[in-house]
Amino acid sequence: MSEPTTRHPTPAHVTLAVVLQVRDGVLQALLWQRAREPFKGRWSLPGGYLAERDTLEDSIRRHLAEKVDVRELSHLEQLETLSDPTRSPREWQLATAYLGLVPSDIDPELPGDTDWHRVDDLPPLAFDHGSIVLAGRERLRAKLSYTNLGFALAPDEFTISELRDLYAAALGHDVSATNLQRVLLRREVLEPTGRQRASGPTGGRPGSLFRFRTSELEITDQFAVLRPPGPARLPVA
Amino acid sequence: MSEPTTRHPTPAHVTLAVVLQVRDGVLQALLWQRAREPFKGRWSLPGGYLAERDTLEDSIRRHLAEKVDVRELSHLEQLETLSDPTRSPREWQLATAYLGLVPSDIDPELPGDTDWHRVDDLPPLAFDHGSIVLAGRERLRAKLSYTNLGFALAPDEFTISELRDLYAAALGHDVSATNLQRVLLRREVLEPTGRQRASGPTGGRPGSLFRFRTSELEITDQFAVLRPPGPARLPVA
DNA sequence: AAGGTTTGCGACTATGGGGCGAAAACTATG
DNA sequence: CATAGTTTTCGCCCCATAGTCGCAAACCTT
Repeated sequence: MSEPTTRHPTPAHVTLAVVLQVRDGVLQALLWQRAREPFKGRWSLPGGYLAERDTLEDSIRRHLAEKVDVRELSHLEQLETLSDPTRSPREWQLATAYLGLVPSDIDPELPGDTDWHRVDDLPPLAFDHGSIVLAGRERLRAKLSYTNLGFALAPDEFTISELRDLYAAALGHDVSATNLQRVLLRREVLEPTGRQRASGPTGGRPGSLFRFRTSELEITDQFAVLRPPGPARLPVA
Repeated sequence: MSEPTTRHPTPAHVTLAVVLQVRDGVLQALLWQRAREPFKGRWSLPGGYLAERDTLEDSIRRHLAEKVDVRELSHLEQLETLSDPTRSPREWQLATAYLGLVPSDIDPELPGDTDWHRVDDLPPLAFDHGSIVLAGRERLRAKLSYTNLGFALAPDEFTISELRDLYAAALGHDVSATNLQRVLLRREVLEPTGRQRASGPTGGRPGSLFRFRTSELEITDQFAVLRPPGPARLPVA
């Protein structure tokens, strides 16, 4: 395992990102239209070749920077590494896929070959990118349930109704605002800001504003089902 | 993204596996003692370079076959790909780590340089292998809670007490046999075989034997916390 | 038959989540 | 200024899941 690289054939390595955002109340992915063969003209995930001295995360950040302002990414995590030898028709190429998230209040400037597409209604994608997008969506859905990952989809401040719409778009089904508030408050994921949103155009009671306590990913430990013996997590306080 | 490999420098790529088994009531990992520099003499994870036309999973299976009978692996899944440019002192090397599991009733033949080590009491490991082992253990612990992954730690048939000991060893804390049985039966993960184990050397009531319904990984959907509207999963029947 | 040991299981409790409807807080309109 | 319409908030009740406890059952040995 200590031999120099030259003794072993090495595959090309690219990084790809599934960048998701709730736009117009719908979960959308950032795609880019290929200018060259193979798959010329097809939509595909942003990314590119790994450069020397870059970690995979450096690499995907660098490539994404050509499409969007990377500082607007609220979350980035590795999804999986794909290695089917036939996944690229031209070369032996591995791909490490990342999941990136953008808060819903951001509208990044995009180059002409890049645009958002509804995840529920994707065009045919290049390579195996279609399945990668779905893997990213599944990861998002799962983590919304048992982590505080919602922070990565939401603006700094929001009402419960607004947050409900974000969750509903990402999860793909209706979400009860009552439940959402109770669950996230009990888990101490959300906290009230004390302020209120001015009421909307159709009137109605103005909603209180909340924020996520932290923008670091935290796992709700309640999900360790076969718990260690002892008292529960959050005493009645 | 369509250029031939030669236009881009490519890193060496190795696959590694954290192979875990409950042995002597304790979670242990399969390690191998390096014969050469770097890290000569240190314990490290089994694995090796990726060969052409191999997927990553092919690769790790092939390398593991040199250490154990791969047919005895009850589960194998990708963990993560490590890319710190300094993770290997000699070359630019990426590593894709896998988690492998072996049922507790198996005692594979091992080559002389290979042995089991308690995960709670590991020697210093080569490269970043120490953190990889811990990542593997964390993945196992999480999935034991919300999937049927226990099948990969257990023999074909077992009593609840035996299964409890396996869970306790993997989870690192006591587990209630009553709870374990109720939870896994309700989830329809376990089923009774109808048979019984002869009672042990110290006497006592003989335990009924159970088996896992399937050896395919299944996720308990109960863990989608913000559920879609509608009735619960398993009606009283 | 008696005592020791382990498993099986029912009863009770605690906790977290879902559903529903009434009350509250606003706007717009007359 | 009252009334109607809209949206948010919140309390209440129910249910599903799981953690705890203790006794009964089933087996052994002596």
